[in-house]
Amino acid sequence: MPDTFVNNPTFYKLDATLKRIRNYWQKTFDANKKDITVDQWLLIENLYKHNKITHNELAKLTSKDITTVSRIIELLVKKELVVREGSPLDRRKVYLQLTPKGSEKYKDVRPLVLEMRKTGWVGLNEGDYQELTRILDVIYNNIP
Amino acid sequence: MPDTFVNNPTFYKLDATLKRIRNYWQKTFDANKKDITVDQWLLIENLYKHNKITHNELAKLTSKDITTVSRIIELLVKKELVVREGSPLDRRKVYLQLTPKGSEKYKDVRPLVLEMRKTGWVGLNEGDYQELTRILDVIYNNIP
DNA sequence: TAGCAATAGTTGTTGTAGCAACTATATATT
DNA sequence: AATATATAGTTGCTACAACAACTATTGCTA
Repeated sequence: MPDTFVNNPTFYKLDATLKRIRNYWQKTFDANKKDITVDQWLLIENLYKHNKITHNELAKLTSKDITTVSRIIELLVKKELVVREGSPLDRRKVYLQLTPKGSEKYKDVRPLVLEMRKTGWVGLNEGDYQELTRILDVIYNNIP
Repeated sequence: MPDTFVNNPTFYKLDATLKRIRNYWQKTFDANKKDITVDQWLLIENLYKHNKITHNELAKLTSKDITTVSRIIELLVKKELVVREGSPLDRRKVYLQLTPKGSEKYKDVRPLVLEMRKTGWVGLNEGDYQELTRILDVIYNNIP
């Protein structure tokens, strides 16, 4: 194990990069008056792609705590972008769905997100993407 | 620009990896009764390496908002790990320093951190480290 | 030098992260 | 069927993130 791994704090770099991206996204949302936060967007994106899922499933998809999902959904319900619907088969479960307004929001915001993703990758190629993915996956799976 | 960059959400992976690391660190701190959070550790680590710096400088070093630093320091002061000392030359400035207890905390926790860093890098080599660093740097600098 | 801009830091507020404790419902065991 | 256990979700609490507004200094400039 080379010294690099011990002395060079990758954590800082990951954290700094993520914060920078998050900040950029939020400022872009704000500048375009999308009235939404980054994490609210992440949930909407997943609800669009997986119609009618539960809090738990959404939590797994987004790597969020179920309590956090529950609270963000609360805000999205207040904004009338999401509806909760209890399952008649299992009365513990609550299915989540975008409202028409929620789907519109998704379509409205998505082009911005695509642009921002492109911005991040300027100067990098397909191989870089795969490298990053590979390394992050290894690290992720190394953690007990 | 290959399609990959638009359709594959790197953000999720970065976020998931970072959360996993943070969680692992926190649980390890707790299991070893270090009575400290991950971000409190990050500040202590930087204060150990850069003696007598201001809130602002510490914020830049850690990619944290100065308000966030101010509040975390408040907690560290309460724990008697850090002292604030006003600058006589520029009365707006406040210098931060680890107390002896703070330095002890650093030395006490550091071995755990080294172990955890190693754990993350199992199965990866020096080249992987440099690749990760390079790619994250490019992304970071791409963000306006 | 008076006035204004810049800098350092704090406080208020909203939102996200995660643990613990709780309710309610479903499933398994006997 | 009665009890125990597991699962889905909410609420309370502490901590971090970031913007806005504020105080208190310092530096700049007309």
